[in-house]
Amino acid sequence: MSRNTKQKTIVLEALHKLNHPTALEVYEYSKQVCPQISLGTVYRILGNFALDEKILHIKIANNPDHYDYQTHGHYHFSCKKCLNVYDIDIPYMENLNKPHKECFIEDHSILFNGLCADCYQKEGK
Amino acid sequence: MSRNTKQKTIVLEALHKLNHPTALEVYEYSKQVCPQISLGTVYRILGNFALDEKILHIKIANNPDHYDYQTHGHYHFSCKKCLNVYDIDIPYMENLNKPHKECFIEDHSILFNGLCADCYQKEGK
DNA sequence: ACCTTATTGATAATAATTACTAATAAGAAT
DNA sequence: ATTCTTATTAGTAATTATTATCAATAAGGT
Repeated sequence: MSRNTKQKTIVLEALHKLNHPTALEVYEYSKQVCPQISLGTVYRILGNFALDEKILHIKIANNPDHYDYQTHGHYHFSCKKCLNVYDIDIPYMENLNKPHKECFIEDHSILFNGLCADCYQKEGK
Repeated sequence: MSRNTKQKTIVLEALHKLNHPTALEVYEYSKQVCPQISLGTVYRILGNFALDEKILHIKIANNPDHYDYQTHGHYHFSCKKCLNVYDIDIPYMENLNKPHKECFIEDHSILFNGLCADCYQKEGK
């Protein structure tokens, strides 16, 4: 059976404290509390949590993978400048998951692209 | 100015002949016509075409990047078993791109997940 | 045919992630 | 509490996907 370790606890804490962090960001955060933690451990824990659907694994073009402690249906926005990921509050469209032609749809994800407010401002324009 | 090469031609042909291929699939196809072509060349050509928005670069979780010669707004389905990518004919929702709170949305992509008909059948259930 | 330089092939380098393995430590059994 | 079993970890090596480097090649204008 699964065991509770301080590594798992701190990784979960990182996901709550940070905003859709990457594995590396989780690692940096975790090291502050648990200096001996290794990046491989972070990847393994994140991978297992995602398998168990305890967390969400977000994959984005030109951006390392991000993770989210929120697993319920919601969509994301990714800033093409700073590469941060944010929740976007557009209601989940359950109806999009209805069976479709040849495909047996189980789920869908929507990723919005553009500039976040900060980067838009810095961009000058 | 840009030059026409047989490598560019064959890569574009691969995109039309194959169904949302990966860079490696484009490479395998291209080698049959142009045996000396290198994988780096394929990546470079695909990358440049994508930059020029001549083709679409599709990134999917647990799946190498795929490419599409169709660039107009449409959505994709990815089979979690065979990892193939298909167009899905749900109309593009232009209205989702309207400005949203703090984010300056330029575009969005929807990726549907599930099993394709073939894999669903093989799965037995 | 010549010249300029965009493009290529080959290879090395990098980034992100996964696999391996001996050592460690949860937590159940004694 | 101590022992025992084995899930988990740290550290490292390996792998996968992709990008960068650079001398050699070849478009295509002159």
